[in-house]
Amino acid sequence: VTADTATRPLRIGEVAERIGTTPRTIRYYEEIGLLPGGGGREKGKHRLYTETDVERLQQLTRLRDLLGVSLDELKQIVEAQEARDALRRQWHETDSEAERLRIVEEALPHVETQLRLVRGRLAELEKLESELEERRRRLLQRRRELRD
Amino acid sequence: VTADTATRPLRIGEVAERIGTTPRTIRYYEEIGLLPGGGGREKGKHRLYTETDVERLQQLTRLRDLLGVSLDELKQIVEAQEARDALRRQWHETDSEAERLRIVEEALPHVETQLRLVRGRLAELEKLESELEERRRRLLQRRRELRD
DNA sequence: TTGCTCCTCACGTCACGTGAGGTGGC
DNA sequence: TTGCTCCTCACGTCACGTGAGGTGGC
Repeated sequence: VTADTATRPLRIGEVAERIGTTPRTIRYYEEIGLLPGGGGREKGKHRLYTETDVERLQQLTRLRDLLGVSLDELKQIVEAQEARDALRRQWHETDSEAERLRIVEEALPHVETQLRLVRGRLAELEKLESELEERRRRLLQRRRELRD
Repeated sequence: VTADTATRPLRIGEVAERIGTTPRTIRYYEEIGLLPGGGGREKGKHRLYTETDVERLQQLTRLRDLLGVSLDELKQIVEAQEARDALRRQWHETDSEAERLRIVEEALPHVETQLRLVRGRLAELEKLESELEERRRRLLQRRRELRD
């Protein structure tokens, strides 16, 4: 029982604007199979999206931008994510604690891989930022010296 | 009096490997005018690079990767950088304090623009990272609950 | 009914990758 | 002299951008 059934379906332009992309990009992702797309859509008719669709696409574009992965890699990440979701469902369906531990341990590597990617990027950024800070600090110092 | 005259000139493959790129990329940057390139090189002969060349190219590729700018924007950044270098030289050549203050104030906006770009990226990354941390925290929490 | 947004081709573009065929320097 | 790296075209590729010409729904 999500809010999707209650909210108005969105058109591709609205979706694109909300997540900061273009209709062409969304169509392209559908083209290469990154988005499910034309489930029960007649050819030539408008694509319609739910709030859940928007959130999922939002996640995709953020990963693409922040990690700089290719759409092929992104597809693999999506598949890993779906694998984790499947594990989560399994977790809820079992009562065995041994089984649950196995499931959690199977899910952890996926998360850790993502974390490793992000941390690498962050470290590079912090290095650059500190260098720029140093430059600014020196400039402000010079400015102060001029005032005296 | 840099170390360049003392060190052995590098070939394009060595340069590419050291900064983690490819010869093709370096040639392409020369092609579009991002790198000076064929100063006094005869057509068909090998390109040669100094340590200073390597450092400058390193800075370019880092900016490209970390800020995700286009090569056209990168060219503009390079030009801004060169403008700042010129201002620095002017700063050293004058004795007037008023003049020096003007020069410093002219240089600051360039630095601040670069900082703004970097900060934006950093904020996005931190948001993503905290979300991933939260996910990991929840998984570890679950694991602890299983142990009890 | 009028506009606006959507649709499907299909070619263009940016930043290189990838051979093809040939030459340079330790 | 033998290899390895380099050279210059020149076409290929990835992730879309950009019209062209036409249709859908408030």
